[in-house]
Amino acid sequence: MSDSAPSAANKPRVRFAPSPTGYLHVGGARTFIFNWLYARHTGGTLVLRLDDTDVERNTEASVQSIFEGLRWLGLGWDEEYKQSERLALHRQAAQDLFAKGLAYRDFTPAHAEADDTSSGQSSAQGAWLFNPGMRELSREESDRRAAAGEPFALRYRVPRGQSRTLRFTDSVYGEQSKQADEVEDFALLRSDGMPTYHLASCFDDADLRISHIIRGQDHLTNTFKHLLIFEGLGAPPPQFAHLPLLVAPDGAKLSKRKHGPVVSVTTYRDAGFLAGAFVNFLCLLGWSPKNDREFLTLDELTAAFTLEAVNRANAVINFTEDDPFDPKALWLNAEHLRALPVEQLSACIQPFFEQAGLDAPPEKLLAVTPLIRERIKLLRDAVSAADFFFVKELAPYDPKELVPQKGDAALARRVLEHAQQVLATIPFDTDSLDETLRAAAAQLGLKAGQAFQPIRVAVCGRKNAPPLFETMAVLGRDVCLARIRQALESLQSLA
RNA sequence: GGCGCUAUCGUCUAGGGGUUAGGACGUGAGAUUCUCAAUCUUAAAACCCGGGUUCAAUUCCCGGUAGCGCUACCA
Repeated sequence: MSDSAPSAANKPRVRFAPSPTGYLHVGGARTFIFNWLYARHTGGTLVLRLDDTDVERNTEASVQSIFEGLRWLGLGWDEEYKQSERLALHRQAAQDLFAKGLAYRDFTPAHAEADDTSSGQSSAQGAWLFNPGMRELSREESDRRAAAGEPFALRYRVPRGQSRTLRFTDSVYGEQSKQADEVEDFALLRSDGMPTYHLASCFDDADLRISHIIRGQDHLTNTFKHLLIFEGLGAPPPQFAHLPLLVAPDGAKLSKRKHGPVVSVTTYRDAGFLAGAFVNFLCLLGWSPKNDREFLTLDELTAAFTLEAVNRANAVINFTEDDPFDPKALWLNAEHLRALPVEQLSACIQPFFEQAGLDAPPEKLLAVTPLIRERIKLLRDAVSAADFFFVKELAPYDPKELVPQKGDAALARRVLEHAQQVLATIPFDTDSLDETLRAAAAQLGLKAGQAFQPIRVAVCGRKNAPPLFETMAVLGRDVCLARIRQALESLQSLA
């Protein structure tokens, strides 16, 4: 077997392992995307694993929300697992560690002395390392107390007093090391017998033959504990790659509680982000193709992505109370919107009209789409940009809008009356409208801009709208004339 | 407190011992235009501080500071 032959055995296996304690947020989404990109770039496998060992905080709603967010991204994954279904495996692993003497029972009651620094062994005067007496408990006494039904947590017996240094090379952060003496005796099993994240995660990573762990930098220092677990399990540790964190403008780590729905993936979806644009935006946070390109398709991202190009500093998502979306995300979305074929864009917009309660027939929406595609940043913007195409009655507007800057109501009236006349007979296509209305303006001795404003407002119900002739062509003669008639009526009130 | 990580325009970033420190978003100005957009041009805007190494440091090293993370029977 030559080593150039691609075999499944040496292809990377990566995993995304969210815990269902809340909705999928942007940080989690980026971790998922980077894992996906790495898997696709290398021809590897992406595992989705629900790390649901915290029974207290898990909710079914979170599970649904995570899948909802992931499905929207549209990237997919190759294998799927649930830690809660692997409980027996985790307990056995804990038992094995205990049997090997690598773990011990800690009978200290849970939450006993969280803030009492005088109890518990400390390094120098630093952090808590383990509860006194428990590490040294004899096997006999430990067994006796356990048999008597006394609750206990199972802790890893971190090697101490050996001046041992724990080391690993992170694909992003480089050489990492820490003294084993500084690592606390972390829990493997809770007193209710449930495995902790550390144990379940490491066991599953080993068992599922994960080759690369790509996750948030908040786990960087946990990795030393994980190294110990892999060692105890007799499994070679995978390659680690930690990602810089996504933070709020105030520098704080994004939190569902503090920042609310602005960090939820579904918020982006509901506002009308294209999944591809969202992915593109997230990739640019903490990673760069290093060639000044920012607009990238999924294929381009896949081709360009490497862990070496991930940077180390946290990235701020620039949202505010007024605007939940980073301006760059908005810009990128607008770019992706414009890159879409009209048919596709039109189809993407459709649901937003339905949601707004507007009847937008697909053929008509298809005709409208090119008129608004350069005027919207979010899909939902299409509704406010184009609603007047689909309403029967224009929303009431201030008749003063009909009057151009350098003009009066009389001028507006003249323009509209003249338009009414000429529009009655000409063919209603863009070119004819263009020709006719420009001629009309000239005839009235007006500049185009001056002459078109009353018509635009009459027809669209607002000053800012898509190009006039195209708009009128889509609306059709009857609607245009009816709206001009109404405008003339409302002009009365100004006299 | 202890341990760890990080530090380039407002934000995302490129770069790297000698550069006019580059790009993008956003912001200002102008052009174009039937309005608004889009587009084009253009302007303002950054190497955290202090030491060291060096002919030369924003870049390398050390220290400081700041921010973040971990320090749970959360993940």
